[in-house]
Amino acid sequence: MPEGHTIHRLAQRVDDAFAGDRVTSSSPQGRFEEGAARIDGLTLVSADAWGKHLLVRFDGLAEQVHVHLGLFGKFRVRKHPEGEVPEVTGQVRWRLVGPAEWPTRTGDLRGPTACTLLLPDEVDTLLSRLGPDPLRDDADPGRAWARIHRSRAPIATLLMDQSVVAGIGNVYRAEVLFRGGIDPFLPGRELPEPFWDAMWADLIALMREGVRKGRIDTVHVEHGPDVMGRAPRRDDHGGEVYVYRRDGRACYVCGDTVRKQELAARNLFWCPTCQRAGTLGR
DNA sequence: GTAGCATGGTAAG
DNA sequence: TTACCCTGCTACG
Repeated sequence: MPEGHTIHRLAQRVDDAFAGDRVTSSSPQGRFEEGAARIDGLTLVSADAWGKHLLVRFDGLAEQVHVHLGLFGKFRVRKHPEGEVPEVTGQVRWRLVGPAEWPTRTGDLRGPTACTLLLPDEVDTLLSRLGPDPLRDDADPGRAWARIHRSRAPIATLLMDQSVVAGIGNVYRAEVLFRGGIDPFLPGRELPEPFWDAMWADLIALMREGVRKGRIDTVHVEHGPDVMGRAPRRDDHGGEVYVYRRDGRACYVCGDTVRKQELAARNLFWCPTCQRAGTLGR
């Protein structure tokens, strides 16, 4: 389930499990053999998340490991009884094993889009392509606003563009637009700035909750004070999202049918009644 | 069993 | 815009 919250949670887990420890590093599947071998025996310094990208540093190595999970990737960090390391099952691109003392930790990376070593300038290039990440304290939402403010592209397209905002995926996009009552097709340049400010604040709240819980639940996250002036009612339907993949079913708030449409090769979900351009600023 | 789809992104055309 | 890469789940037969 890799949107930004997954990667931030993962960075924390990798940090907790391995930071400061000498690790064994291998590529059982073979496609990261050379890189894994260079890391083998080094001390893991830290793991950091930038949007959907994970960067891992090792002591004495200029390069950082760059991991991107893509749509299917998984990075499982586990604890085992002292000295016990489970056999590799299936395709594991990169395996990390911590010291033998209890509990022995392992990390298994499967199916990533990217797992490579990046030189410092390559890391700079990667990070320079990313917009502000709502989960990072150093993020500047003004950078995203500058892009949105002068774009004719639909706000729904802009939110998925990692160079505008880093870390948002299809679920958070649909949900934050719903919670803001914003028509997904509204051109970025027509979005009033206070709405962007409120949307950014809501993204921080939603994604922090995602990191805490390890899953996306947008229904049970409190709206900020007067978020865009039209916070939807909380519902007691037990659902965890308002519109994502709920097409054809009744909107929890107004009862209208949730819709789905392909936009830039991704499915977009929204409620045509709760999210109308004409209701902006209501 | 297996087709189809998915919370992502890139490269080619 | 399309093809493609990666895995795992569901729906359907």
